[in-house]
Amino acid sequence: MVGMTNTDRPRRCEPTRQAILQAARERFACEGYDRTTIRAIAADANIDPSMVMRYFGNKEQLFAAAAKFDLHAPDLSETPPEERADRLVRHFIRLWEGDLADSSLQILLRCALTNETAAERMRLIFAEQVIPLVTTGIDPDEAVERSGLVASQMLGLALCRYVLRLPAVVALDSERLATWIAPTIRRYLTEPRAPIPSAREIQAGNDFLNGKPAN
Amino acid sequence: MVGMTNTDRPRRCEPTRQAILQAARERFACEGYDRTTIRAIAADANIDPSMVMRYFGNKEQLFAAAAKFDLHAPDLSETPPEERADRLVRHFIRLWEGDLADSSLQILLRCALTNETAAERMRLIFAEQVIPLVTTGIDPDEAVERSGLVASQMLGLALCRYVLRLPAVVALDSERLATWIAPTIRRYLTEPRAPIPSAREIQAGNDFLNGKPAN
DNA sequence: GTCTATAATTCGATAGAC
DNA sequence: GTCTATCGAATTATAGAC
Repeated sequence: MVGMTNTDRPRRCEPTRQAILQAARERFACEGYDRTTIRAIAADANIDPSMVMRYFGNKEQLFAAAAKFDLHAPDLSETPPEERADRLVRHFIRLWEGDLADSSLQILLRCALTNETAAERMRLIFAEQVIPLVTTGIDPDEAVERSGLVASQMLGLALCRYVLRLPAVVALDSERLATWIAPTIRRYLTEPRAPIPSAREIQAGNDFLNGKPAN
Repeated sequence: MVGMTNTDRPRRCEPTRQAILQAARERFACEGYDRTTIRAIAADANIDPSMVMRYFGNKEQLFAAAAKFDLHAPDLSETPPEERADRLVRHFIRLWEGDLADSSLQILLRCALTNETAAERMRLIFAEQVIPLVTTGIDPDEAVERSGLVASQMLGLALCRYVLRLPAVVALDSERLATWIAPTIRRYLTEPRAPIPSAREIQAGNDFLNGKPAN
């Protein structure tokens, strides 16, 4: 065809590429990085293992491609402050088990503990997506501290419910879960910060940590 | 010697055994199960890899021996109810970074995501040590639900601070951390449970999860 | 583009000398 | 009790035929 060159086509091999990616995501999500083999991915995608190498170079690059993640952070600037925590919690649950759910978060969380690429990406997501999201309407100087607290509760929930699958945490229905968690997040977002502890209080805390009885 | 038989001695090989165990603990704690090799453990312990096999049979049994864990759960029955959450949080922080700290918790948390033995042990610890601990002074019917919530915050904190090492969570000193987290735990322990959601509320929750706008 | 064959490592586990 | 030597299996990655 006139004007139809090879460089025009939008990658005819795209379906194969997507099949590999989807198989890789499922494997990485439920088996972690190390136990996932290129052979198994290829078998799932019904292709030859060498094709995976051809498309993605090596296992690490395949993982990097499979672990893309978007929080789909909602814009909270129009949300009344007293509702922000609730929206945040429900948005997060929706990311895991609602219509926005895919295996991306599962991949990151399960692999971040044994793969440095995943851990680094987790920190990047925290810095680029979580902190800006939480910052809406609060003092930027406090945003990092508050974001960290929010992350500790949110990721802990994800860990217990979706990865470790602790029966006690799995048993709660999502509505009840949101009702429990939202006030925690609200406090982390809005509660005035405690004053910087005095030297004496810090000492008392260290003493406790080291098993010394209080006076 | 008279009366001195072979069966009397308390295992002369105990030092070697302990050296292997300590090396294994460090490796499992910071590299996870799969990436830890028996060869590396043996090198750390300055012995031959085959000795590891001789002492512990195989890698899985070595892991089981290295992942023993005791929460050292305090007795809260004498503690006034309003102080229990605070004691719980401080005890937990002490387990990670105080005088009670060792690598046991780090091993469990890092390996539980990719090794079924570790995951199962985590659930066992939750059932045998966390739930009884939290049950002190609260309705046993509610203990499981409340324990799950407590675990979600405690393990989330551990995940972000000690394993993922999110800078925002690492930056907080332990006293300040306890001040932030304790009220959350107190609420999970004592706040009256929400009523069972009505069918309409559950429907509204599901709609939200699936992206339908509220009316 | 796809597949076969295989190189190059690495690891868990075993056998046996000392 | 300790070490040498090695097996057998699995893995990533590459080279090259079709």
